[in-house]
Amino acid sequence: MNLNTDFIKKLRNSGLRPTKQRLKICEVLFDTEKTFHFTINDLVKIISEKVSEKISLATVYNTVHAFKKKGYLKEISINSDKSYFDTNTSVHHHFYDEDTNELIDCDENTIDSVNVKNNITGKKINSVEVLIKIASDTQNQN
Amino acid sequence: MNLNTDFIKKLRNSGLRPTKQRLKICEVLFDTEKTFHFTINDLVKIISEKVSEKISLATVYNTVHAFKKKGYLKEISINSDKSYFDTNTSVHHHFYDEDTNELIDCDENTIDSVNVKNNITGKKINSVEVLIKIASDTQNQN
DNA sequence: TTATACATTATAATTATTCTAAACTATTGA
DNA sequence: TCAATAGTTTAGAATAATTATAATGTATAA
Repeated sequence: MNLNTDFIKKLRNSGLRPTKQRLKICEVLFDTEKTFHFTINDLVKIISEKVSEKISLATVYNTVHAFKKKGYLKEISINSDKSYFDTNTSVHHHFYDEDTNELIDCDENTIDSVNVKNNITGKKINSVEVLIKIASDTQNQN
Repeated sequence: MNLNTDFIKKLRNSGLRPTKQRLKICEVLFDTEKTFHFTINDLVKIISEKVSEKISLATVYNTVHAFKKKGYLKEISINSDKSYFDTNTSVHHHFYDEDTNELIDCDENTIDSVNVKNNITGKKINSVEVLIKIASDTQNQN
């Protein structure tokens, strides 16, 4: 099966036409064996390195947000000043390294499933995620 | 005991002189029986309502950040576009209502303590917090 | 293949936050 | 008590991230 076909399917599914620029964005986002975390700025930088072509910020924002809306990407907020996206869209937990501002996926056996014993009435639970803030052992935390 | 004395202590502790403006900010932040969540914008609005005096944004930002640094306030990031602060500085979990963008504290018996079974080597855990995203039961989630 | 609806892009607008520098005030110590 | 000083407040400028705009370009359906 062709990766390109998959990219086109993802785009169509997100209500987007498969254009040259969007396919390039897909290449970077989905043509990796590993999932990864990025900010829009990271992504623009990666694109301009991998692909010898400049894609405008607006296009990257639009495409990423369409994918997010459709569930092909996930947004993670940790820092007020940066917005991270995650190509791993499953419900999962994270380590956040306060020294390096790095976001790291927990593997499945880091945390047992979290049991929420009561909920706000009239509401349903969409997700339950844990954030573990870590820092270097030798230096003191802020 | 005088509340004002407590405010002055908090300010001094945070390396700030107790000025008129800062004491007003303290009144709003710490002179409530309940803890609460706010954005800087909320806070400025509350101040201008409660206190018949306008305090500049810069002062509010500076003071809030000094308190955060000292641990009298806690920052919580959920939305990339807003930065929430919490006057409840203990490690605790939250509901986040995706319909209303409201942040709600979990009470202690909502979630059993989360056991982190492995950690990144050379790092120590600073906090483990759970975020439960909820939405109206009748309508579909985005 | 052509009309049309959607895309891309550079740039402008917006928003949250931080910086700046001039006017002001709490504090210290004479 | 009262200046000198060190820290504060403030409006407005600067910055940074994101979103909107509008002119030009391109994929698609008939």
